[in-house]
Formats: sequence, C-alpha cells, structure tokens
Amino acid sequence: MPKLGVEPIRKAALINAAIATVGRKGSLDVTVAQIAREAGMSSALAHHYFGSKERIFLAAMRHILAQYGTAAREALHGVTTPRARLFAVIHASFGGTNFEQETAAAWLNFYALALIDPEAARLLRVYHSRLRSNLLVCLRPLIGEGAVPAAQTLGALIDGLYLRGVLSGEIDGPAAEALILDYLQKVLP
Amino acid sequence: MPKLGVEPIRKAALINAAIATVGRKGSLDVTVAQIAREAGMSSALAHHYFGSKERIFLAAMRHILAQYGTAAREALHGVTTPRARLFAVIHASFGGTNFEQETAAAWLNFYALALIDPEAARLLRVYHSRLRSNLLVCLRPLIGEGAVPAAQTLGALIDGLYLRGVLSGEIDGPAAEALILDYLQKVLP
Amino acid sequence: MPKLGVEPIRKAALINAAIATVGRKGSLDVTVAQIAREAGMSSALAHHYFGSKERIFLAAMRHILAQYGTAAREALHGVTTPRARLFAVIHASFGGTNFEQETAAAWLNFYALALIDPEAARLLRVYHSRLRSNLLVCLRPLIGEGAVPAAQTLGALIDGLYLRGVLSGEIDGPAAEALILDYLQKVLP
Amino acid sequence: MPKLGVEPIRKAALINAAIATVGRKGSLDVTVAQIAREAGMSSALAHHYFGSKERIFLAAMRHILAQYGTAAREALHGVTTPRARLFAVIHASFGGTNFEQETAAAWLNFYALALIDPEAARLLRVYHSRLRSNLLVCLRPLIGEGAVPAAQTLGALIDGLYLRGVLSGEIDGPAAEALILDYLQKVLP
DNA sequence: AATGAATGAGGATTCATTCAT
DNA sequence: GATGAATGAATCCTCATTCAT
Repeated sequence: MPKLGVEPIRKAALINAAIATVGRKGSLDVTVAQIAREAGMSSALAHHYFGSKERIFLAAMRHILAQYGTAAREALHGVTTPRARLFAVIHASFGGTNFEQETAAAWLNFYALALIDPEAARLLRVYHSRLRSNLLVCLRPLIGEGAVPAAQTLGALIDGLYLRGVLSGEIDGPAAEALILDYLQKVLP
Repeated sequence: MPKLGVEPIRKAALINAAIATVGRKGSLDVTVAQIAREAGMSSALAHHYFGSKERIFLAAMRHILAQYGTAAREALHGVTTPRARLFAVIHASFGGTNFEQETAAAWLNFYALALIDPEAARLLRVYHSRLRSNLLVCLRPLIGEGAVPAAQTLGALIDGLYLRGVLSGEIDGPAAEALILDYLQKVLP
Repeated sequence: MPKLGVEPIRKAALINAAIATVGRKGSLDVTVAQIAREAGMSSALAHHYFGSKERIFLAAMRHILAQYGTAAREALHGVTTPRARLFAVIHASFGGTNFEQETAAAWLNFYALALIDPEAARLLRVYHSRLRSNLLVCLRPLIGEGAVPAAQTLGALIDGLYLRGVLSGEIDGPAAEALILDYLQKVLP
Repeated sequence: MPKLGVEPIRKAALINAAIATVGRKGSLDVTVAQIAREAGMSSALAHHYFGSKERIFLAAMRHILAQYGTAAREALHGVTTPRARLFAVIHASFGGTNFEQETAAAWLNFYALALIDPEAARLLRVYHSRLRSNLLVCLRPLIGEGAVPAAQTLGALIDGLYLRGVLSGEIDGPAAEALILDYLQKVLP
C-alpha cells in the first residue's frame, strides 16, 4: 500500500471542500479562501497545491465524474443480463451521494462551467459519451435499432430529473428512479 | 397605441442586454458595466432603473419565463383537441429563440440562480407548475390516471434535452422534439 | 485655452505622485495605493485612469523625459553661437529639478525599468538620441570630425555625474557642470 | 588546500545565483525561490544561510565589489609607471565579465539598492573611494593639482559609459575604453 | 544539512454602488 | 434623464519567512 504523502491528502481535502462549498453556496461564486477554510488550511496552501482557483474547480469536477464512473462500474459488477445492467446503470445515477442536495448543486454548477471552460466541457463530453455508451450496450439486445434514440432519451431524462431534483426539490432519488422505470416499461418489450 | 415612456424602453433594453450578455459569456459572472454597455447606456443608469445587479437578473429571468408563457399561450390559441394541444405545448418549448445557444445558456444560468435566490426559485416554481398543469390538462383526457407521472416525465425530458442542447450541442430543437414525439407514441394510446 | 477636464488633472496628479513616491522611496517597489494616496485619491481611481501600475510608471517616465525635452528647447531659445548652445544643453541637464535627490532617484529607477520594459527602453533610446544629436549639432562646427566621440563622451559624462549625484550625494548640479566645463576646455579649441 | 565546508560552498552558489538571476531578470524584483532554484537548492536553505533576502543581495553586491577590487589589484601587479597603472585601472573596469549585459544589469540594480539600503550605500561609497584614490595616485604625478577633478571626471565617465553599455547596448567594453583613452590624451601632458 | 509544508501579510486589480452635476 | 467621477470592499495570487522533521 503506497503511503500517502501529504500532498494527495491536501489535494483531496481541497477537492472535497470545493464540492461542499460550491454545493452549499449553490454557486461557483465562492472564494478560494472559503474553500481553503472548509478544508482546514490557508488559501495560500490551496494555491500552492493547485495553482489557481480554476484548477481546483476542474479537479473537483474530475473527481465528481470519476466518482460517478466508479459507482457505475461497481454497480455493474457481476450483473449479467442486459435488463439488470440497465437498471444498475440508472440506479447508479440516482444513488449514493449523487442526489443529495449539496452534491447535486455542485454538479449543476460544474455543468454550467462547461459553458465557459473548454476543459470542463471536455470532461462533460466524456461523461456523456460513457453514459450513452453504457445505456446503448444494455438497450441494443433488448430493443434493437430503437436503442439509439432510447439511449438519448434516457440520458436526457436522467439529467432532467436531476435538474428537477436539485432545483425544486419536488423529486428525490427514488421518485426519479420510479419515473424512469415507468418509462422503461413502455419502451422495453 | 400607448407611447412608451423612456423608462420601460430603457428597462427592456437592459433586460435584453442582460440575457444576451449572460448568454454570450455563458455565465452569470458578468458585470453591470458590460450589460449597460451592451444596452448602450452607462452602468449608473442601469442602477438607476433596477437598483441592483440582482434585480436586473431577476427581471431578465422573469422576462424569459413570461416570453415562454406568451409563446405557449399563442401556440395553444384555437387548438382544441387534447393531442394537438399537447404537441403545441411541446413545440413552444423548443421553438422560437428558446433553443439557440445563447438564449439557452442564459436559461441554464438563470436556472442556477434559483439555487441561491429565493425569488428566482419562486419564478422557477411558477414556470414548472404552469408547464406541468398545461401538460396535465392535455394528458388527462388521453391517458387518465397515468397523466401525472407522464407529465412529470415529459417536463423532465424537456429540461434534460434542453441541457444536452446547451452543453453538448449534439441536439437541436427539431431533434429534441422528435425524441419527445417518439416518447409520446409509447405513452399515448 | 482648452478647459481641462478632470481626467487630465487626475492623470497629471498621479504622474507627479508616482515620481515623488518613487523618488522618495528610492525604488520602483512602491504600491499603487501609495501613489494614489500621494495624489489624494483612491487606488481604484488610479487604475481607472491608467489601467495598470506599469502604465503609470511609463507615463511618469514619459513625463520626465518630455520635461527634460522642454527644458532643453527653452534653454536653446534665442541662443545662436554653437559654444553657447552647447553650454545651454549641458545646463539644461543639471538645472531645474533634475538634480534634486528625489527627481534624480526617480530617474535612476526609471532607467532600470528600461532593462525590463520595452516601452521604457524605447523612451530611453529616444532621449539618448536627442541628447546625442543636440550635442553633435553644437560640437561639429567647433571640433569637426572629433565631434562624434566627444558627443558620446559628453553624454556618458552627464549620465555618470548624475549617477554620482544621486547615489553618493558628493556632487551637486553646479559641481557637475563645473567638471563638464573643465572637460570642455580641453576638448574645445 | 583547505577543504571547504559546505557552508561557504552553498553561500557562494547563492551569491552567484543571485547575481545571475538579477542580471537575467534585469531587476531586483526576483524571488528567493528563483535564486535558490538557480543555485540548486530549496529556498528554505537560502534563508538558513543568509537569514533574509536583503542579506543575499548585500552579499552579492559585496561579492561584485570585491571581485572588482581583486581584478584591479591584479591588474596593477608589477606595473610601475603612473601612466601604465592608470591604464590598468581603467582596463580593469571594462574587462572581465564586468561589461557583459547580465553582470552589468546586476550592477545597475545593486546600484539602485544603495538608494534604499544604508549598507549597500556604504559598500558603494567604499568602491567609489577606492576607485577615486586609485585614480588619484596615478594622476597626481602626471598632472599635479588637476588630478582631483580629473579623477572625479574619470570615475563619472566610467560609470556613465557603463550605464550606456547596459541600457542601450550601443557601447561595449573596448569602445568604452577607447573613449576614455581619447579623453586621457587631452588631459595628460 | 536540508527540505517540504505552511502561512500571514500584502498588492494589483475588479466591481457594484453612490453621488454630484 | 443621464453620466462621469469616485471608492470601499473583495478576491486572487505571490512571497518572504518559519518550522517540524
């Protein structure tokens, strides 16, 4: 087991602090000092490790997406039938901390970052591609050529329910999942 | 024809400028001076009319939502059958300038504003309610008790496709509408 | 007479304040806030008018050089014989405020700025050219072909005495001039 | 041969690094970290050995002046006639690395330091005294009472040519020396 | 001897906002 | 109605310096 130097520990703390701070504040308009305080260190140290505020944000976004990737991979582990895999992928999107107000607010704001920052946009594209491909692989054996639009619809639905969940709070994780299963009943044979 | 005083003209100019500036920049992180310049006046005048930057944003958001409301109402004008009305509502969401990159980027950012600002959140709730009620009224005669979840799904789908359109540009208005009609085919009898 | 708007007044105040502050501190390592305070305004206003600290420095340097140019021109006004013109040029270098500790310290520091900043270097080259050409025009009728090296020597001597004056204070304006005249006695026929 | 402890080695490395860094950057506005990196060690070690940035600069200046002193002494070694000694002193000022852009830029900046720092001013005074006394000793046998102003003029000329060399690059070591010899021809019998 | 870790202090720059005209 | 002038408050970022190891 590699012994963690202090650098990765500090970086991880800052990334988590960034997500928490952005999530709590509900906006990317947070200061490095706030993030650093949340992480229990000086803002100077935050700069020392990341070089700039932008880089902290990007690392946080990368972390969130990586976390989602891991969750999806684990959810699929040992699941073999296409239908079950499909449910697993969907469940991964709404499970874990993903749907908690704070995390979700951070997600939404990092989404918006992609409108400005090319690297953020790239990360988002990677996520979109993975999600679509995961869905496609499951759907194709089930509905053949209808899989392509269905995958796109499913992806959009996931994001849309996310948005509703974050913004109006009228939908939570289970409710979102229920609606999606409802949709799938109509699509799947 | 009522002759417009100068105040509403200036205000309208500022609102449009705010939407354009936020849309172009892809972020709420724009300065009052930028908005004012876009509107062809001094930043001091912008403050004179709106009192604060926040108020300009709220007015812009209100304007966008009102615009959507008008578009929806017009689209429904003279349309009588539930099914046709349903299509009209959907079409209103993806037509007009709604799906143009800039407008949509402004939308997304004003969405995020609702995470912070109670008034923005209220406006968003109003919009959500209206959309849901519009959809419900159309869906109930068609599918009865299944209308409630279907309305919610439809609403989320609309938002989700919006998001995709704004962020990845891989979907445009017509494509979004096509996917929705696809979905409806499965839901409607 | 053009009525001065407030902008040129403020800019002039900042330029003088920059020279005074740099001169007093003896280093370019002064803050915009210090300059602004010296000029009786906020640092924000200083930025409003000049855009950056660098620009303030460059404007100050330009001002100093322009001032020297004016002094030289005035000193030459109505003076006709080459010998008298030569003395006038020299006198202009050591007269006025030029040789006061503060001004001179500012000079020296702006000199050093030319090592870093291309625009400052350009300004300095212009000054050097003018001085050399002024000297040459006077010297040529007096000593013919020996004028070129003599002009260069004179220029260097002026700068060197300046340096001594600024740094060790063992030489003041009149003393410097006396040494130069001493030199000229040997060079001129 | 005395084996050098590590301390003097490190100190020497830092001094050379300071001169190089200041020379290359053309400004005293360099960071301790930059100097330390140039010297191949951590900035913490630099502080360990010198205590402060200021002290590093002073040591560097002292080194430069000492180096000049050594060069002058060596140049004078075995030279006996006043005239030859005079030329040797002058040559020492423009030979070696003295006139290379980088060294000279460092010189100029350390000069400016004397405006701020009393110790730097003291060092400079010592150098000035030595140079003047060296020149005087040579000049007195040659021109008697005219030696005092001539020494001062020569000193100023050396500095002035230095300045020109550093700042405009239009004069190099040999050219500077040639101008000085030119001057001497007029002064010496 | 040597350094990575850490920070307090500070500085340039930006901006919403106010106000006199 | 309109604006230029002005600023206080913030924010990012840098850096000399300290300290535990």
